[in-house]
Amino acid sequence: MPETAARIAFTLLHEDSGARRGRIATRHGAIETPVFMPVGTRASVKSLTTDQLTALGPEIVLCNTYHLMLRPGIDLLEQLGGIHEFMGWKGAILSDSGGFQLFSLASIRKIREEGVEFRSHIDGTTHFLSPEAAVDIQNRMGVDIAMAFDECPAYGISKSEVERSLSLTDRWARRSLEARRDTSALFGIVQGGTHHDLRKRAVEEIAALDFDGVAIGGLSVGEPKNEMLDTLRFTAPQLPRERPRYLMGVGTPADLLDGVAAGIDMFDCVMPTRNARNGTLFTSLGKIAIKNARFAADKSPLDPACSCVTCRTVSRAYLRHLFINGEIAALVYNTIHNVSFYLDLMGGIRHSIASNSFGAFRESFLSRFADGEADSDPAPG
RNA sequence: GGAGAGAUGGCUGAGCGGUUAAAAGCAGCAGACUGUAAAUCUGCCGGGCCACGCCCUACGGAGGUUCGAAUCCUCCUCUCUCCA
Repeated sequence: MPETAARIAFTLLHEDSGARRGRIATRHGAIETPVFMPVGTRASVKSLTTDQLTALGPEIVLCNTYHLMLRPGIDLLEQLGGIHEFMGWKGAILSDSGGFQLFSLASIRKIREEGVEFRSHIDGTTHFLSPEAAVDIQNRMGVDIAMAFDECPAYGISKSEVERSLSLTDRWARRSLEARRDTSALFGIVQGGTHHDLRKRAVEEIAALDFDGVAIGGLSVGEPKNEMLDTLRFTAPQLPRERPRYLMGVGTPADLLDGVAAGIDMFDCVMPTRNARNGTLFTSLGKIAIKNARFAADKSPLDPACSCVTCRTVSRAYLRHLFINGEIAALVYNTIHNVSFYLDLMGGIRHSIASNSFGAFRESFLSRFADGEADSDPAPG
C-alpha cells in the first residue's frame, strides 16, 4: 500500500445472503474477512511466543491501550519503535481503546465528561484516559487499527442510564475522530445496550461520522443469549455496507457463525486463549474439559479433524497429564490448538461464503459441534 | 532397659466435654469462562435413602466416667524422639 494511501482499505468481495466475504488492506498485510483476531492484551497472546503465534498464521491480533500504557508505558513503547517492533510481530494489530476497562475495572475509575480517571490495578497510581489521549496513545503505539474511546455499559442498568452512557460514547466518538492521524485507522463503536431504539440511534450517529470501520460494542457482557442475538441481528445489518463491521469481544464458535450470518466481518474474544489455559478445548465435536478423568488413557488426538501442532503431536491422555500437573507446556499446547480451531473455523466460513454455501456450512458445523459432548471413546457396552 | 511425645476422614493437619459428619490445605470429581486485574474462579468431596430431611458408620483397639466423649480415666496395640 502506498504511503499516501488510506489508513486501511476495505474491499467487499462477495456476499452470501447476509454473510460477507471481504479483505482489509493494512500496512502490515491483508486481512481476509470474516476474521477472528486473537487477543494479546499486553502485547502477548498469553502463553505463546511471537514465533509460535506467527506459525498459527493469524493476520491480525489485538492489544490493549490501558494495559500497555501502564506497562511498559507509551513513551517507552514509542522509543522502542512501536508495538510491532516491540513484540516482533509482522502482522496487523488492532488496539482496544481501554473503553472496556471502564467496564471491567469499574471499581477503580471515575468517569467524567472530559474522560476517565483510573487507578492502576497494578500499583494504585492515578492515570487519565480521554478520547484524545486514548487515540493518541494508539497512534503512538503504531497500531493498524485503533478504537474510539467508549463507555461499555453493564447489563442490567436502567434504560435511561444506558441512554446517558450512549450519549457520552457518541460525544467521545466525535472527539476520538478529531484526534485521528494517518498512522492508524480508527473505528467507531455502536453502543446502546439491548434497546433497539438506542442501537438504531447509535448506528445513525456513528455511521454518519468518517470512521474507517464500525464496531458493535457492549454485547456478551452478561445479557441473556437471546437478547444478545436479537441485538446483534437488529444492529449489524444497519452498519455501513462499505466499511468493515466489527463485533467486539464475541464469542463462542456459535456466536461467530451468528455474527457472520448477521453481516459481521471481524471478531475478537479471549475465549479460545483463556479457555485453553483453563483446560477447556474446542473440537469439531464440541467442547471438552481436558482434565476430565475420562481422558486419562485416551490415546487419540485432541481433535482428529484438526491438523494443528498439538493434534499432530500429542494425545488427549498426554494433554490431560500436562494440565493436571500444571506443566507450562499444557498452556502452550492448549492455546495453539484453540487458536488454530478458531482460525480454521473462520477459514471454513470464508470458503463457504465464497461458494455461496455459508448456510450449509453453519448447519453442518453446529450439528457436529452441538454443545458439549466430544468424547471419542466408543460407547460403553 | 529408661524418659518423653503421639495415634483424627486418601494425605498433611486443627479441634481437646455438647454449637462436630468433624477447621484448613492438598489430592480427587465436576462446572464456569465472550473488546483478559484470570495458568483463574465456583461447586462437590464417609455411606445410604421414597433426599431441601432422615438413617447408618466414624477420630488406633477394648472398657469406663458422664444426660452427653474425637475431647476425661484405665488397660492394650503401634509410631516417633531423647538417654542407655
